[in-house]
This record gives sequence, structure tokens and C-alpha cells, in this order.
Amino acid sequence: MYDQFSFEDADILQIELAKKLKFQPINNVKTIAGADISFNKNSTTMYAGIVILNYPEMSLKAFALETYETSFPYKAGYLGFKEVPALMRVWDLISIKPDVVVLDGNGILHPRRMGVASHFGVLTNQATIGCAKSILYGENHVPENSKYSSSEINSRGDLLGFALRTKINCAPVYVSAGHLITQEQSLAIMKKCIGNYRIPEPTRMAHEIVNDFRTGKLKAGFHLVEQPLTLF
DNA sequence: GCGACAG
DNA sequence: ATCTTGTCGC
Repeated sequence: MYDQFSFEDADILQIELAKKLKFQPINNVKTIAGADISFNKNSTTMYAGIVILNYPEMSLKAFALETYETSFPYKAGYLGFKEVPALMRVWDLISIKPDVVVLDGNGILHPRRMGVASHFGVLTNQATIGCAKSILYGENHVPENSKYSSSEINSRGDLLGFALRTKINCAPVYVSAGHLITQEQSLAIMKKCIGNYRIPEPTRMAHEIVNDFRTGKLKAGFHLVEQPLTLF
């Protein structure tokens, strides 16, 4: 889909897509999804997956898996061009869409306000939240060392996201609104998605199934979980 | 110019 | 992201 794009083309598209961003609170959140990608080193085959959890119980409700071929390289600031096409393929397998989707990467906490979560949100017209494991952009402030504590991340006076401590003595994760949600609600929702691990449940579980998919333990397609099991 | 740089 | 053993700390 973006294989013929140069980084210059990508810059222009990100700026155009950013003009479509909209930030508004979501009313009733009953389901939340987590999306992630996995792949073998030196391979163009991507294993994409999306899990759907009941909110705020965090019990697994369903998940979808699909592969996708890409030649777009990874480069900081352009993750969306590599991952969004694959995730959209998986998204098509889901008939009943979740209320909000959490992506493994940033939302507007990005130099052009178009991280992978915002990119996916605009293209699918869905509410999204970005939750990255390391900082990409913005003035980084370290939150205090206690679970649920957070600190703002600003740039030129604009609030772009938050550093959130999900576990004591562990590096924080970086939360930012993707699309069709507010910064504060993004932070509030992510706090309720924290289990006993550093990575919040949506993204953590997505990472889990996507790896099982890559190693052959799970197969492509939509899978409904009959007995939603709460892991904590 | 130099260093940083999501997954 | 993926590869990959031991090791430090709660």
C-alpha cells in the first residue's frame, strides 16, 4: 500500500492526515482492543493481530489474525507506514468493532502528530490510543516511582501525551490520544487497563497472540473466545 | 553540524 | 521488532 512511498511522500501524507484528527470524549466504553505486529528477522512477512477485551474487566472476548507482505522499512517517525496496512487487513476480519483500539506506538506524541495510532484511527475512522514502550518525541518528564503516577509530555507548550508508571521499579509507558478521544480520557482508560505487568493488557495480549501466530500455535482468521477468562 | 530516534 | 544466558531485585 505504501511500498512506493519515499519518506518525503510520507511526510506530506502525515501532515495531510493530521488535519483530519478529531479529539472528543467517548461515551460508553464496553470493549477495548489491542493491536500489534510480529515478524521474523529479515523477512517481509508481518504477522498482525488484534485482540478484543471486555472493559474494564480485561477478559479476552475475541481476536483476529492475518499476515501481510510489506517492503516498507522501519524508521522512527514513520511506523504507521509499515504497520497500518497490515493492521487494516486484520481489522476487516472483525465484524463488531470495539469502542476503542490501543496501538503499540504513539498517537499524537509525534513530530507531525501522526504516530501509528493516529494514522490507524484516521484511516479506519475509529477511536484510538497510542501506548509506546519508549519515548520518541517531546519533553520527557519522569513520573514518580509508584503505580498509576503520570507526568505530562509537552512540546512547544502543547500537551502531547503522558509518561505513565504501570509498575513500580519499571520504566514508564508513553500514552497519547490517537484519534476520536481526548488526552485525559486516553490516560484514564489506560490506567484501568493496567494488570500485573508493565505493558497494559490490550497491547500485552495482542503481542502474545501475534507471537503465537508467527510461531504457528495460532492460525489466521477471526476467533471468538467462548469462555472469557479474566487473568487478574 | 551533532545527537536522538515508536516498532 | 527479533536473537538470546545469565543475572539482579522485589
